[in-house]
Amino acid sequence: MDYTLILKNISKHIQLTKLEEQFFISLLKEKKIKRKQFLLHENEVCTYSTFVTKGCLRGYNIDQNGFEHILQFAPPDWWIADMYSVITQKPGSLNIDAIEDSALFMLSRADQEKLFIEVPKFERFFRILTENSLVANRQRVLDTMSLTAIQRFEKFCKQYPTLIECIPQKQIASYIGVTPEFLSKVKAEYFRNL
Amino acid sequence: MDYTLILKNISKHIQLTKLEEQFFISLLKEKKIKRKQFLLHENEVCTYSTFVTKGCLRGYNIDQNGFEHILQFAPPDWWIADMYSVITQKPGSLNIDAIEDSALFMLSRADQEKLFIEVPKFERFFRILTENSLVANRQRVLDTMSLTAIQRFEKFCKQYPTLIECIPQKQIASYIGVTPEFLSKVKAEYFRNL
DNA sequence: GAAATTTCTTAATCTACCTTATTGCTTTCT
DNA sequence: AGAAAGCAATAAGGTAGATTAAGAAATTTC
Repeated sequence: MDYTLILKNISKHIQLTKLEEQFFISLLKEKKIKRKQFLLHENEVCTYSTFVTKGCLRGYNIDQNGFEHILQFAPPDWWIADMYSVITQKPGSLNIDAIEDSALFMLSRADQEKLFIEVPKFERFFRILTENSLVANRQRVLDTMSLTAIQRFEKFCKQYPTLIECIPQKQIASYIGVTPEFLSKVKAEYFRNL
Repeated sequence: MDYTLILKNISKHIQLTKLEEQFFISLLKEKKIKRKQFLLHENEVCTYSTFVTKGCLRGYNIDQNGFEHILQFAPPDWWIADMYSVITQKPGSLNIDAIEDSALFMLSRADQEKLFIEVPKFERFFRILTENSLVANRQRVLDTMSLTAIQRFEKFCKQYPTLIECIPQKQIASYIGVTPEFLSKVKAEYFRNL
């Protein structure tokens, strides 16, 4: 098992002793899932925080008209969970599935609480992770209010250059909040005017 | 000075000893500001987290066309800050001003770090605060993607019944992401069809 | 308490984006 | 390899919401 990526991810914000590393690793469950397989269905309670080491996941909601809205992509080195459900331990509305065959580490809520008690530094780690996530989400709220579809598309391409190569364009459309038809149209206009 | 509200706010998530309470209180700076006064201008570094005890603040961005987009209202019992700027200690783009004459407690980033070291429980407190804020923000992203203007308006009224009485309708429009003219129109249609 | 400013409403015109449908292309399944 | 499914592009017609403008109501200011 290769723990280098996840340990590097953690060392971005806190420094662990060898012993603490060992303890942390002992709490992780490894999992591999195939493309299109689900990690979490809506109406389930989300009991795990998941770290991606290979492949790519997506988290999305389905609205009352049956349309998907992607809230998050999780390529390698990213964490994903239904935060609402994790916090409240109530059934959530997020679906998480795999865009590609993926390799994951999973940390249960119970083990995470254990971790907070044994190694309080992790309290800090997840606080910082959540803060960064909040900042990104606020910016996304702002972008949907102040940018046009094509501007959001450009921004997405700059922000996630590795993603545009592995995910279908209709899912980018779903993330930036437009129909695939419209994205295709404005993209064509955009490149015509270059 | 009345610390009951802020102490009650904190006791929602962590339990403090009398001594810890005293230490926390010693770090707070009290501030009163008048309606329309600014607490933070864009391009400034935000060095304080602010807790509102009276009145109401608002946090908003101004886009390239000069339009305001309100990201957050902060009535009594709420915290507000430019999280991006606080984390990075770089100039942010958020403006914070007072909708009404307001009373505040301010906690500097430096004192907050001190607090984390002296009373690690606060690490947990602010993690939980940030988690809740993240959940709310994700829901907002989803709402702007899947609900119509009138549905977002209805939801806002249900969610913040105390706010609708003290803030002008055009600011609600700015928060839910439509022009005041359009909100006025759909509201009229809505009540006509009841 | 009158003047000035801000806010709300209504209405006409305009546009960004949606819906539905068709076609060709690529990927996946058996 | 062939069938089936998924994906991208294009186009015509439709709708939610923006823009502009102007008058009425409410609030603030002096």
